[in-house]
This record gives sequence, structure tokens and C-alpha cells, in this order.
Amino acid sequence: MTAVDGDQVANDSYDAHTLQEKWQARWAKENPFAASEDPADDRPRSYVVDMFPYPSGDLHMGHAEAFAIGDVVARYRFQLGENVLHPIGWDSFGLPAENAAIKHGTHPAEWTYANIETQAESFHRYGISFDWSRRLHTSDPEYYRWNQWFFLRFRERGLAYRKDGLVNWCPKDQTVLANEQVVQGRCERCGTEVVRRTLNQWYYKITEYADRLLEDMAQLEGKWADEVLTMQRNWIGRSQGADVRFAIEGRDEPVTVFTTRPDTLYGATFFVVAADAPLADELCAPEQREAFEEYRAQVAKLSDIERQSTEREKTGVFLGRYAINPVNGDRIPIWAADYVLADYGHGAIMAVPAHDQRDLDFARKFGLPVRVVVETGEADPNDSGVATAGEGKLVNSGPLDGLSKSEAIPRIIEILAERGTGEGTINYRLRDWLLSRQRFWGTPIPIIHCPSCGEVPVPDEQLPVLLPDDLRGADLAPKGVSPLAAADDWVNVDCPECGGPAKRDTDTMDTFVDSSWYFLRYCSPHEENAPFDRDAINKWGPVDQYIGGKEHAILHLLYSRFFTKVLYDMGMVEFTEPFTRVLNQGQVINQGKAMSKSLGNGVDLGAEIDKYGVDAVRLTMLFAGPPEDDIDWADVSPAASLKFLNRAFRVMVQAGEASQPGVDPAEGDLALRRATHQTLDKVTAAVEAQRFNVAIARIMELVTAARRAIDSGPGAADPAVREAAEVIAITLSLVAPYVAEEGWERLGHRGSVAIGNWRTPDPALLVQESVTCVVQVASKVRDKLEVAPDISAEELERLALASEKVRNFIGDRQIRKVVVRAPKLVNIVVG
RNA sequence: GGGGCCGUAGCCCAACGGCAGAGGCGGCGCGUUUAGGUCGCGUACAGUGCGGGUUCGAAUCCCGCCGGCCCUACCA
Repeated sequence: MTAVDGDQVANDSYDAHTLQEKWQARWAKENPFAASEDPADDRPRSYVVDMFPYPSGDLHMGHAEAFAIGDVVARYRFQLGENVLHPIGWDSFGLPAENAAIKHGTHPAEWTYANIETQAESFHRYGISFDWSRRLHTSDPEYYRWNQWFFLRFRERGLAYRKDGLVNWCPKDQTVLANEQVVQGRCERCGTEVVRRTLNQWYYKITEYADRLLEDMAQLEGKWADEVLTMQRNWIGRSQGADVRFAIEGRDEPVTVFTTRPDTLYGATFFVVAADAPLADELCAPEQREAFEEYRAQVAKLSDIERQSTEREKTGVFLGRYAINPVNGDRIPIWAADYVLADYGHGAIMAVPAHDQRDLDFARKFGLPVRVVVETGEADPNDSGVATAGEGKLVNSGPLDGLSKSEAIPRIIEILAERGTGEGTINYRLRDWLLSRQRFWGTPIPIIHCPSCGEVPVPDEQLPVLLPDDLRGADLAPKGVSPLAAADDWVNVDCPECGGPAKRDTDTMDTFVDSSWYFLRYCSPHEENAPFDRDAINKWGPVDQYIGGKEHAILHLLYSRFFTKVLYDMGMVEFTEPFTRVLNQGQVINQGKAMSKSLGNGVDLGAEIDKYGVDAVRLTMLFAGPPEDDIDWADVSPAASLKFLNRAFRVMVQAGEASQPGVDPAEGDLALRRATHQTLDKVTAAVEAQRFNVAIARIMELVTAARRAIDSGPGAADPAVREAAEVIAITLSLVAPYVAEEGWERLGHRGSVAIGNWRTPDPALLVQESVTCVVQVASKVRDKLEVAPDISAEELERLALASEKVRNFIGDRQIRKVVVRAPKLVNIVVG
């Protein structure tokens, strides 16, 4: 729909849809955004990646914002004349495809690839500057075979392993979930309460890289959002402390606990083991067996939500056994409780109720002793019920008495080390990455289980292990084991080692594996002998600018960082961090709330584009505010964006009709020329700073200045008007590519405006003849002076003091100080 | 409970520690128009959530509150 229907201005107004078709066809033919692999091409290289979409349907408003932002970054680099790699692909494995297949009795690939086509077409329409020749889909065998290849390499390096573990299990999706996929005790995908189960699962040993993931963040400081770095730091959760071994009565082996407060060891008055850990079961004395079993059953019934609810009273049961404090020989009772987590530290703790609130709550509930060992000057926890954690002198602590906390910690670690009952250590909150999924639409794990040879890797030359294509619909319905287990022909194979009958592993990999390295594949997407070409990735990588939502601040970004470091260790890449800069755009919301079906506040991207055109929608997204902020669609006006684009378009058309390309701008109106060059300067700065809303505001000002020059200034034929119109086309091309291309053509240019046309402002036109200097008396503005930009401080001070207005305000007060910030400000401090 | 981000006109948002207002929406007015819309021009509207502090000078830096959002959550 155009803004105008049929009167005399129709020919200077634009029809978005006509332009879209015209320029799409042109771009499809000329492929202007293809990255060059010519070794002789010595232009600076730039690698810009948008987080690839999951093909859940057509593109939505969130995609529109994210990709509009990424496109400004990429198009700016194109305009600078750089060799830009700006690829696109699809994260096309995952649950929804399987659910759709079950519903429609089809194969997940049908739904997936149909949606990919829809999205690809929408991307074309949306005018994103992709190099389409590098398109990839993670569900293609030529992609996922390399997930399998990486798995085997990781396994060789001891970074992929299997273990029994308590896992998060989603009863609805019938699959395990990674910790990262459990949100407040619920399945991230379907919202069902997660329960805990013991299963034998594959893991990637990300914990081995915990320190490097932490340390290398120094490289990212200032280039990633602080918020994201903080979230990752917290997620990794490094904490320094000590392992302490407690002997157990009637058991040969001691039990180790981790503590961050080894200095309070003399205050340990009981010992707690996670109720759901095997250790609790093992330590339980026969006479307490019944009570323990009952308690354990009660704990197992709790969902994570109930278990995690705050202000829950402490529960637990005495196990009838005792541990021996290694420093003072105290015999302390061992309890089982659910406030101790089985999978953190060693699943057991020494409880120091005087100085840990949780332990104190437990002690008070069960009448266990509380012994103060740090004198902090606070109320006695025995009376107050509040554990003390402040600084103070150690008491009741033998050799530690009189020491401060910071002196006592190294001392006790020394003592423990001498006796061989402990040592300083570091513990992490980060857990290993649970890889296995009992679902169909993912990468099969390339392992064969042989009754005689055990766990046998699929030989590289047999990769990829393809998904069977005859499973569809009901075959895929969740049964608690992978659907692949039902594909007999697929499961039963000969053992690669002994040739005997064996079975394939029937689990598939977490799809976060797919997204952990796709940005490496883009550099050589057709490589057949390796996941990627080493030279290609080291030429393009790491990604200069990565763009995506902060919902992936922990998961995807952490896994990608981990993968990159492993590949660095394997000698496959020369960098240790995958993304030099990351920009996390906000969400598009409506009326203060996330768009959702239940609220009925969804806005359809296709409908918005039909109504206002691509350029207006993109402009609206970018002008709404800084890219990190959420956009409330109720607060913005695509209609106003369209009005502006029409205004800009008319300026370009009128300038194009009134003059020819190549006229000498030096002969044009000086005031407009200054405005044009100021705009160039400011737009460049704003784009560099990723303040796209500000950049657009500057372009708007230039359009207004050009409008006035045409209507009530030197007129449309003035060379300065042409110069302004060309700068409008060039700068606008980052945001509104269709109008910019058409305007450029109407200005008499052939070829695309989008590549290598950015201009550098003429410094001579940026210097002002005079600036306004503010003269303050006691910090209040009392006069303004027009002065030369290069005026000296002395001269400025003299002029300010000479001002009659200023002198009046000073009156008979004493001048105590004169602050001069030439050429813009003088502040006269009076006393 | 812990950590982080944000509060500027009716609304969305700008402002290297230096005149609080760049831009837009929405108002209002004038012109164009038979009229509406479009188009052009012009206007009004806040003293920066609250209280302290640092400074010649604070929306900006620091501390404490209030309000909103996000992350994390019995991690020993």
C-alpha cells in the first residue's frame, strides 16, 4: 500500500512492493553480497554472523529486529568497501519438527525443510545482505556427520564420556534435559515439571575448560555486554576453598567434603550427605534404614519446583553413623538431607551451624549443637538464630585461635596437608554438558555397543551414521527410549571390531552441539573432507560481530566458546574465542508484554510488511531505540517511518531530476554542504557505536535540511542538494535498502548504492566558523559569546570577564576562581 | 536470599562531568486543498524517581531508599 493514491505527487512517492520486486530480482541476478575467496583480493575482511534461526514457521517480529540490526552492521562494512562474509543457515534439528511429524504422520524432514524454504523466501523479501551460496542446514547429513566426527575426536581426548547420573527428565517430552534447559524447575520447551531420574548418559567434559572459559573472558571485556559476561561467570561459579577428608566410623575410606570456609572446621558439629546420593544409602546404619528409606522416598517425590522453593523448612534424617573431625577428633553425627545437593562438590558437607545459615536452620530444627568459632561481635547464633559470617578472631579452634579469617584459611590448609587429610582446592558450579537425547530428530551418536568389545566408535570412514528415513508419525511418539531403538534394521549392525552382532547407540545429540560450530562451517560450507577448511576459517575467523538475543547468553555462547577452545587445542583453529564482539538485541513486545497466542497480542511480520513495506518495517525496528532495548510495537509507528521514507525519496527524486551526477559540489550552497558533511560524520560515529536510532535521527535532519534547500533555499538544481541527496541514499542504504537503491538510480547512478559508496566527510566543512561559549557565574548561565573555535583560554577568560552582563551578575562579589574550558564554557566562581 | 540493568516532556527516546532536547509519535496552529488525507511551515509541553555525597559544575560519578525488568537460586 502506498501512502498516496493517485494525485500529482504519486510519481515522487514510492510503492514499496514494486520496488521490492524490482530490486530483489536485481540482487538475485547480480549477487552483490557474495564474499570473495579470491586470494588476490586484499580488501580488509569482515565476518558478520546473525544467530541462525530455528525453522519453526515463518519469520516473526523478533527475527525482523535481529536481522535488521545484523544487516546494518554488514551493510556498513560493505559500504566501506570491505570483503564481507555475511552468511545464513538453519538450526534445523529439534523437537518441534518431531512433534509436527507425529501429529501429521510424516517425517520430521518434511515440516523442517518446508519451513526453511518459507523463511528463506522471507529473508529474500526482507532484503538482508546474505551470501546465499553458503547456506547450511544442521539437519543435512553433510553437516551433522561432522557432529559425529567431533564426538569421536572429543572422545579420543577424554572429553566425551558416559556415566550414570541423576538427570533432569521431562515426563512430557520423554527426554533428559541439560541443566541449562531446566527453567525454574520446568522444561524449557513445554513447561512441564521436571523430575529426576538416574540414567546412563553421554557427557562433554566442559568442566575441564572451566578455568579457561573464565580467564579468556578478559579478551571479551568491553566487547560483549557486561551483563552476559557476569552471567557466564556466575554460571561457571568458581569458588575457592578446601577439600577435607573425614574418617567414617566403620568404613575404610574417608569421605571428602568441599568447603569455602575451612577456617571454621573446628565449628563442625555434624555432617550431612545428600539424601539422593548413593553415599547416603551406603552409610545408613541398619537401625536407621527404615527411617532413611521413608525419607528418601519422600524426597524423590518432590518435584524440583517444590524442592527449590525458598523458605522451605529443612528436612533430614539421622543415618546412625558418625564421622571424625580430622583436626580435633570430634565424633559428629551423619545426617542425610535434601538441602545438600548430590551433584555439587562431593555431595556431602561438614556443617558449621554457627557460621552458615542453612546449617544453623537444620541444627535448630533437629537440636544439634552450635559452636561459635569466629568471634565477630554479632549476636550469638544460638540465641539469635542468625549465623554469623563477618570478620573476626578465631576461637575454640586450637592452633587457629586468635587468627583472622584470612590468616586462618591458609594455616588450616597447611595443617590438613601435613596430616594428609585435605588440601586447598577450587570447585565449580558448572556441570558437564549432558549430551544424550532420547529423541529422533537429531545427530545419532556414532557408537556401537558390542556384547564382546563393549563401546566401539563408528569408524570415521563409515560416517555419517544417517538417520533412518522410514520412521515417521507414530513411530516417533515418545516412549521413554529413543525412537531409534524401534528401527531394527538400523539398530542391528555388525561390530566394527569383531564383526559380531551389535547394536547402535540409539540416542541423539543435544542440538546445542549443532550450533556450537556452525559459524566455522560457513567459511567453507562445501568442504567434504573435514568440518571446515583450516585456511578458510583462519582467514575469516573469528567472527568480528555476532548478533543475537540474550536468551542465549549462557547456553549457546558458552558451548560455542568451549568448542572453539577444544578445536584450538586440536590445532584446527588459531583463535581461542569464537566471537570478538557480540550484540544482544532486545525483544519485540506488544503493549508491555511478550507477544503470545494466549494474550492474543501477536503482531504478524508478513502483515506489517504488506501494509508498510520492508523498508518502513526495518526503519521502525532500528529507530525505536538502542538495539539492546526491547521494542514495544504499541509505542512505535511504522506509518511514520513510511512517511519519512517518502520524504527522503522525494528529495532524491527531485535532486535527480534537477541535476546530473558529477556536478561539482564545491559550487553548491555552503550551509547545506556543512549539514551534509556533519551528517556523514555523525552517522558514521553513531553506526560505529551501534546507536542506529541516533544515526537515523541524523539522516532525518539531513532530509529536512535538503527539503528546505529545495523549497526555500538555493533550489533543487543546486549541487549541494545533489550531494545531500546522494549522502541520504548512501546512509539510508544500511537501513532501507530498497528506497536507497531506487533513489540512487533516480539520482542518475547505475549499479548498486550498497557497495563501497561510503564517504568521508571533508574536514574543512566540519570546522565551525564560530562556536557559542557559555559564560556561567556560580554555575548559572549568564551570557553567551560567539568565539572562534580555536580561541585561547586566556583570551576567552578576558572576553568573559569583560562581558557587561557577567559583571552585573558578579556585582561586588569576589572572584575566587575562573574555570575555562575553551572554546565552549567559562565558569566564574564567586565567593 | 544473591547478582545485574533501567527510571529524562502525554508516549518512544537524545545528551565526552559543562546551555537538559537531537530525532520521532501524539497535541495545537497556519499554509496547500472544494474537503479529508497527503504535503509544507510553525508552536507548546519536562528540569532528569526520591534523599544524601563528591565537584567550580551532576541526568551523567559514589552511597542509601522507592519503582520496574532480567538472571540466578539450599552451589556448602
